[in-house]
Amino acid sequence: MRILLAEDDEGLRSVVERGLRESGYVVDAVPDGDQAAAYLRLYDYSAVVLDWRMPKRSGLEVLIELRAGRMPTPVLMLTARDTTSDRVAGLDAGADDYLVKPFDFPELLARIRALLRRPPDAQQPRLVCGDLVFDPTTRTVTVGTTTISLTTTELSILELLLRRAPAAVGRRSIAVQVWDEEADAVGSNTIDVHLARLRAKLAGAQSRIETVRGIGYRIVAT
Amino acid sequence: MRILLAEDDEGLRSVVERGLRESGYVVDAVPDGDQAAAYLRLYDYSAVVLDWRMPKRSGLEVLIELRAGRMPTPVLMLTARDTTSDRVAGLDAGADDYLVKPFDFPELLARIRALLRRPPDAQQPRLVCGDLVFDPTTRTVTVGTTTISLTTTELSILELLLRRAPAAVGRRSIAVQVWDEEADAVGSNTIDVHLARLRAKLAGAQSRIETVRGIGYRIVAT
DNA sequence: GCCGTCCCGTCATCAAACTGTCAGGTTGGT
DNA sequence: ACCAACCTGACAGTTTGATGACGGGACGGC
Repeated sequence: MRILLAEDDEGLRSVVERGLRESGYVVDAVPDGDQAAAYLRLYDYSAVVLDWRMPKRSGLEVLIELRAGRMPTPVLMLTARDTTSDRVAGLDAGADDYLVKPFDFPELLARIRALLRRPPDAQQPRLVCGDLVFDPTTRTVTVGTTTISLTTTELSILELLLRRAPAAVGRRSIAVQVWDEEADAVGSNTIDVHLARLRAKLAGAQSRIETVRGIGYRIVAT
Repeated sequence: MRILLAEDDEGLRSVVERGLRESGYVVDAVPDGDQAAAYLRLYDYSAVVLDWRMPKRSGLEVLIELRAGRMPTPVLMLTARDTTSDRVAGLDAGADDYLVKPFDFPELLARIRALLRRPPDAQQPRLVCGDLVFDPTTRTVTVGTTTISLTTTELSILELLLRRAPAAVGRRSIAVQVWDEEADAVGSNTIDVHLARLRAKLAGAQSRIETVRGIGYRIVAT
């Protein structure tokens, strides 16, 4: 169990570092964001504790870079102020938990244990199928490096397919999810048309929307 | 992405409902626990936001009932007071997250997005015979690594054979399973033909459909 | 307010898949 | 050898899905 601790306040850092060591973890402690990023590129950590405010690079920047590299490593953010906008930004960037200073060390320890307990795939925030990536936080779809622009309806259908994958999704389910109340009034082939448009836009991707005759659709990697 | 919102305070409910809608979710908003339970039985939600205190049935009761039905739908509880005994009860009952009132709407949004990021951990049993595997959730049949595409009728028959295996299944049973009401009107050799087609598609598998002369069919591993 | 653009739902048409029936061959029991 | 049960390839009707085109409505820029 190797843990990276990034915290600029030297006093706090040494206290936490010693505490974690005594709890049996291997700890790398760094004082700023640049070093944190450097260590993250170098080693594979079981968990990361990131201070929000740090010299050179903020914890948030480090976190975003980490997630951009598709690393699912659990991240615990430390924040000085407890404003909701901070929390939101942190959670959206892919933080798994946050702790407001000042905190009791036992609580930090408990939260780290909680993060390490979580199943590994519970931390993957993106929906992936082949080289097709859907990021729920930004609601964008990328194939490889290129971003694809989808309409609201298309996005809604694609998201449903991805969440249910690899199961087939019934036309009825699609209607209910996308058109809500008016699900019954959906024209006979409206869904077909949207699926055709989606397929056209996803033409270059290494994933395909299969038709399950009489049932609905399913998305699969190719 | 369809979300159920159960909250008795009308002001809060409408605010949250509108906010969620603007974020692109399809929202069903209900004012009490009974209606929440009713909607949960009716629709398949991506996430549920449950107020703790509600008329007729508390959020906790709704949650317990939901989990009793083995539904893995992520649940976010709203609680008025932040007492640890409340938290424990809620989390024990299977809530995935909780939020203490009063809260800022952006934070609620962020937490819902976090919940939706989690992969559903539902795991249904699969039917196996030899190297032939039928997965009911995806409606797919695989032999070894290759996937076989079956029509609805074929799948229906195969499923019946697998469920009854290693017993033989009468023609009458097959007729009832596949054609239900019109079971009597099934032509004399319609079933034969479908079995022939099934056998053809299952040719490479290490399982075989045997004929029990005068009775029906049985599937066995070879 | 006017215009262009984008998006959506419907229609008509086309293509493909699925199903039931039949005819003729095969098998197995007696 | 005979008969009933069963197998299988072919075929045509029907259902289901795919796709290009069209018109209306929403939205934003001017």
